[in-house]
Amino acid sequence: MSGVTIGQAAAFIRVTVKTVRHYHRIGLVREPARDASGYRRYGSDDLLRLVRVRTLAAAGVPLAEIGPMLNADPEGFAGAVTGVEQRLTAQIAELTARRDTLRHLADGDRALLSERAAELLERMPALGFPAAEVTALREGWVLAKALVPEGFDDYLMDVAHALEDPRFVALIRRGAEAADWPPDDPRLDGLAAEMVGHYLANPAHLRTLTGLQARTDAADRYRLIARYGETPGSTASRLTTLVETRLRAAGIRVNSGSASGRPKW
Amino acid sequence: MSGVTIGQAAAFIRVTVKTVRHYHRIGLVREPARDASGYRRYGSDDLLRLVRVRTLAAAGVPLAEIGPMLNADPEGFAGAVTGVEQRLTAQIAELTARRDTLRHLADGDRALLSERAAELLERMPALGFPAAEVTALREGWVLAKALVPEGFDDYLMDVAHALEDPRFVALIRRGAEAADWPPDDPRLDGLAAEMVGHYLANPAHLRTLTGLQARTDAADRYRLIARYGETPGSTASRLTTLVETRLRAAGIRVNSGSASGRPKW
DNA sequence: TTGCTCCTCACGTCACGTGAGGTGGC
DNA sequence: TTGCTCCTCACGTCACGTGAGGTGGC
Repeated sequence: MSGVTIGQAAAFIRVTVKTVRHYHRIGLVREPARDASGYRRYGSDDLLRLVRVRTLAAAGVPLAEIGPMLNADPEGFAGAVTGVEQRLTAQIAELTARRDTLRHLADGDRALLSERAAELLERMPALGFPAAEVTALREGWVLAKALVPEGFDDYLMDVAHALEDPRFVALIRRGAEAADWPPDDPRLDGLAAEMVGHYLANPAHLRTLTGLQARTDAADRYRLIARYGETPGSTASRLTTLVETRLRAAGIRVNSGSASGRPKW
Repeated sequence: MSGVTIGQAAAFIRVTVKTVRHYHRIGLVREPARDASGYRRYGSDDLLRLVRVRTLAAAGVPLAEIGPMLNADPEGFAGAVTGVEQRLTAQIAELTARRDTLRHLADGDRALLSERAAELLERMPALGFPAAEVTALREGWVLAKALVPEGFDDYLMDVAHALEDPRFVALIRRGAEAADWPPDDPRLDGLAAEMVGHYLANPAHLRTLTGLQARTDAADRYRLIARYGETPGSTASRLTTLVETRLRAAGIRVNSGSASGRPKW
C-alpha cells in the first residue's frame, strides 16, 4: 500500500498515464511493484527515474538515447548533459528567430526575400520603372535567392549602391522601355553601346551583372536565374544579346544569357 | 524550363525533398508544373506557399491546421498568427526552464524536490538526526510533493521556521530516538505529552503536522503521505498514535495516521 | 451505486524517413 | 560514362494516443 499510483506519478512529472506506460513497455523505466489489486505503486526511486527520463525527453533527447545516458559513468553523463544543454540553447535561438519571421508571413516579399530586397523593390516605381518590370525583377530575385543564397546579400548591396547613380537608373529605365520597340529597331545597337560604355566606366555597376555569376560555379544555375521568364526572340532578349557581345568584346567574362539587356541585373 | 527543382526548393526552405513531396501528397501545397522530364518546377508563387507552410509548421502548427489558416481572411489569419506567436513565446519560456532544470539532473534531491527542501535535508544531520531518519523523511517528502504539489512549498517554509527553535529540534530528535525503545516502554506516554504540550504552545509548529493535511481534501491521499513507510505495531507507530490521541483530545483536527510521532512532520 | 482510476491488448496517428527500382541530365 | 538528381510506391519509425473491454476502490 506504499507509493503513489500511475496517475499520481504521471501528474507529478506532467505527462499522461499512457506516456508512463509507454516508458515501461519500451523498457526505459522498470515496472514498479504492484499492490494487491495489480496497480503499479511508484516509490521515490521510481519517481526519480521518471523525472530524469522526462527531463531529458522534454529536452528533445530521443528515448532510445536516454537509457544509455542515465546508465553512463558520471563523466559520460555530464558530457551528454552538456550536449543536451547546447541543443536546447540552439533550439531557443531558433524558436526566437521563427517568432520574428512569423510577423512577415502576410508580406510575400519579406517572406521570400529580405528587408533590404523588399525596400529596393518598393523604391523602383518612384525611380520610373513600370510595374510589370518590377514584378519580373521580383520573380527573378526570388529564384536567385533560392539558387544562390550565399551571394544574394552582397549582390543586393551592389544594386542598392548602383541605384544611387541617376545615370545608371536612366540607362536601365531606357533599357526597360526599349522592350516595347520592334526587335529590329536600329536604335537598339546604340543603346547597347551606351550601356556597355557605362558599365566599363563604372566597374562597381558592372557587378550588378556579374556579381551573382561570379559566386555560382555552375553556369547552368546562373543561366536559370538570368533567363528566367525571358521570351526568346523578343526585343528584350535581343538587347541582352547585343550587350553581352559588346561586353565580351571588351574582355569581360559574361555567361551566355546573363540578361544584361533588361534590368534583371 | 523555368523555375527551380524540388531539391533547390527544399534547400531554400531548409527541409528535405521528402518533406516537400509529403506536403504535396497531403494536399497542403499544390503540385507545381512539370518540365519535359516530368520534374517538378517551382516558381516564386510555389516558393512563397512553401515558405509560409514551413514557417507555420516549424512554429509547431499541425499541418492539418496550416491550410485553413493560409486560406482564411486577413483578420482570421492575423488572429491565428498571434496565437502561434504566443505559443512560441510559451515554448521558449519552457525550453529555458528545462535548460535550467537539466543542471540538477545528477542531484536526486534537487530533481525530485526543490532547492529549499534539499537544503533542509542537508542540514538535518548537523541538527542531530540519524541518517536513516533523514532518508525516511526524504522519501516522505518526495511522495508528498508528488501528491500535494500546491501545498508543499508553504509546508517547507513552516518546517524551516520551526527548525530554528532548538526546543522543537530537541523534541523531534527525542521522538526519533524513541523509535529504538520497546513498544511498551512506559516513557512513551510522557514523551507524547511533552510533544503535544509544545505543539499547543506553538501553533506555528503545529502547522508542520497539519499544514499539508489542511490543503488536501482527500483524507486518503494525506494518509498515504503520512503513513508512508511506517511499520504497523512499531514503537514509532505507537508514539504517533499517542500524540494523535492527545491532540484530538485538545480539540485539534488530526487525520488518522498523521505521523506525528516521528519527525515525518 | 456511481464515477473515477486502473489493467491489457490492438490498432491508429502525426510528420515525415527508408528503401526499392527505375529514369533523366550535364 | 559516372555520379547526382529526379520519379513513384510501399512500408517503417518515433512517441505516443485511441478505443475496446474489463476490474478495483471510496
